[in-house]
Amino acid sequence: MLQKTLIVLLGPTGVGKTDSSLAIAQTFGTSIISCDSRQIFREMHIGTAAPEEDLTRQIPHYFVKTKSVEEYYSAGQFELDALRVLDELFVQNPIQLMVGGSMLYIDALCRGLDDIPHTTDEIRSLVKQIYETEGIEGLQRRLAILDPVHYEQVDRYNTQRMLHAVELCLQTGRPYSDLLGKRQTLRSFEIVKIGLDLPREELYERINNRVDKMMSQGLLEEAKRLYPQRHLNALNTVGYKELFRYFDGEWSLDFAVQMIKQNSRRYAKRQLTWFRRDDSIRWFSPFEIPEIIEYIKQTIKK
RNA sequence: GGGUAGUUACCAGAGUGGCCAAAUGGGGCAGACUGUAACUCUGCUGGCUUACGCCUUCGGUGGUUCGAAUCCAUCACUACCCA
Repeated sequence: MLQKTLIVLLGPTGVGKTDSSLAIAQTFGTSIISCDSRQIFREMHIGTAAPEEDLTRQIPHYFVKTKSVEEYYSAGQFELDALRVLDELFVQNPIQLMVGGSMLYIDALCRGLDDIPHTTDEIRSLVKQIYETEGIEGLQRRLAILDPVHYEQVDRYNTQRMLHAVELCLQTGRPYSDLLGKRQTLRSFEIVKIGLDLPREELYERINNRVDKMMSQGLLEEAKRLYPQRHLNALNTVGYKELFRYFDGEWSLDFAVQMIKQNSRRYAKRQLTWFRRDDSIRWFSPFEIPEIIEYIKQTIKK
């Protein structure tokens, strides 16, 4: 009997994860658990390079286009949802496959996140108001009192992290840092991480080309449809936010497309930085599918 | 053929005798990141060095000067204008 094992296929955007996933899924007879914070939204197909229907018909995909951009979703939610799905899937097949590049989502599933409560809209808008009236200093002052421990560690000029920390202190009435570091990392399955990467230049070229392809597939129209919802977090996404500025008349279309390419490249870089510190990842070129499959076979524990 | 403006680091572009390895922006590189993370933030970016520091740069060459990216001469190239 094989040990339950989750294969995690990860890598920067545009490296070819989706293309590679088919062969691996077929070899091991698995479905695909997508680990992509944006492909999960059904209104965003072209811009997120979501798997095409001919692929999803062949292989069942989870967490692809299951939510609306209007819905709230998060890494924490993904951890719970994906663990539940995995539990079911492992009954049929001890080998399962997760594919995606959302770093925090991958870590959420593989390592677990601490149990942190939801912040209410009231708290959120309250803290936001502090920020708007008092600036980042206002948040810094609050956090220094509410959670001196966290205050020492956070990047105090990172607005998002400061907002979140203050929100949680107010929400729970406890220091945010009290909630952290409690995660239990035990998983009932083994994890085999496969990283796909290419020489930087090649990767960037693929990203550039893919953006052109998206445009020819109708990204502009897709973005136009979503323009009224631009304020939603789901739409704070490369490929859309740049086109919104074109619609606003701030940028030319050409420039917006250039910026999509650039921001995609930067995103890829950030992904690689994140992945690089994970020693458990075994790296391959996307052209080494047979080698990857061989490696997985050897690594899976009997 | 004549005139004018220009040639600065990967790119754009400031600097017009010492405080200049050279502002600023872009690009790039590196890093951080426990929940709206395709987000958000930070550092570096001539070479060598952990650092002090040392070395080589501002179109080429030759000068002036204690000292030049900055002044002079000359050559080359670029742009525009006149012929």
